[in-house]
Amino acid sequence: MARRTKDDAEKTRKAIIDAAEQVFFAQGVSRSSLEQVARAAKVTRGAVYWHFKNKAELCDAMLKRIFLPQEDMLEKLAAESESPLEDLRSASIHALEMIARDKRRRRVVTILYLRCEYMEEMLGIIRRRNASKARMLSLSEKLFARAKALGRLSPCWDPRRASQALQAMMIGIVVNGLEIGKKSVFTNGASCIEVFFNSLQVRC
Amino acid sequence: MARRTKDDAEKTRKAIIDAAEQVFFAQGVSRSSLEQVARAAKVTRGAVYWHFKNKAELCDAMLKRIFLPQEDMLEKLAAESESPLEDLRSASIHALEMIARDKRRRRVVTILYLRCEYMEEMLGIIRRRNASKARMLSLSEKLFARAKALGRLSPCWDPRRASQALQAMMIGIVVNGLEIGKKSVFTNGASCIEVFFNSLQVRC
DNA sequence: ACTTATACATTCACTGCTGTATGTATGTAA
DNA sequence: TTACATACATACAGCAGTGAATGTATAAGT
Repeated sequence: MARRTKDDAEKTRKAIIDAAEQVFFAQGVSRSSLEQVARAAKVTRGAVYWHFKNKAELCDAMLKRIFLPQEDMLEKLAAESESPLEDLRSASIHALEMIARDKRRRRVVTILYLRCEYMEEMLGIIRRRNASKARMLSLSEKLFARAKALGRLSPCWDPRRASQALQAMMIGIVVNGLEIGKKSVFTNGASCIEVFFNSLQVRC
Repeated sequence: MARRTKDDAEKTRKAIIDAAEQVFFAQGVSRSSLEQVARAAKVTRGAVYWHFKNKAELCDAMLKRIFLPQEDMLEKLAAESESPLEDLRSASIHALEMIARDKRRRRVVTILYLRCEYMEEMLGIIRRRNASKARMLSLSEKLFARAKALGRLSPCWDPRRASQALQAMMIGIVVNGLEIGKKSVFTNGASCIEVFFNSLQVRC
């Protein structure tokens, strides 16, 4: 075959990334060769190297297609909410539902967490993750502080601890869900988050 | 050099595993060659292949030397406790302290979580992790049920949700701490666990 | 209609790593 | 003291994977 239209090229690019998702998920990133990815995408390594400089760049492209859980939450949240706890709760639940529902997202985040080794090549992704984690942490702290000001937060919890606890629970639910590999873990996790937020609202 | 005494051989073996920890941590497992490990241990690949069949077996040996966080907790817990919440709390805190304190454990668990790709070769380790996670989950559920029976558990929480929430928080704290790479995250996490257990004790 | 850039496929040279085979000096048991 | 096993070091073969170079057919621009 030879040159295709721009649309075709874009389809090829997509096919390569799709194939990379499958192969990386099945075998791990470093154990997968670009030859395997190419075969899965029904092209040759030539096409892969045309679209991507190397495996790291392909990885990058794959990760850029999805939202990380924290980014999901940030999308849904505004700092000046009038119902901060409710907003945080629904954003958390929503983020879990997103992963539970979207197979691609689950695959890619699984690759990110369990099927690749974070090294310098992955620096961009690490930064992105850390940045969204940090932003989410400070935003949720603000929202918990607002809840406290509104008298809605149990005196047990100060905003900082609450935001850290929420982040830990979310990360734990996601990682655990990916390790177990069953959607039910996310559902259970969502219930935990519900109860957690209930317990945040009452005095102790 | 030539043959050493058994003690010397054991020291060599230790040195190789120590070196593997350093190299794997610094570069990731699959990017590290056994040549690099050997150099770091000041031996040749010959020695490495004498003591270990291949990289996977070396990895296995490295992981067998440490306790996983869940195993730490299981060590400290008995199902027939008279103060189940207090026991769970202190076991959780203890597990976090163990990782915060022990550099080796932190390194190895970091390798396990962030510097290696779980594939078939790692099946033994995966099984071990899943087993201890499952045992820990069911044990903590029993303990929460006991707390409930003793009237110590807030009506917000049922034993199952509480045990899932605790497990999620613990995993999240550990993973987050390893990702951030600062001991303070574990300390903060311990505070979160404290507050979490406080909030478990009161009615809502 | 002609040219040029594009979107690949094919080929090749090079490298790094693995696993194994072989060498060797020493501990140890008889 | 011999004889063998042990604990390595050294040497070698082979492959798998990368990246670049080259080939090529077609789309797009003029």
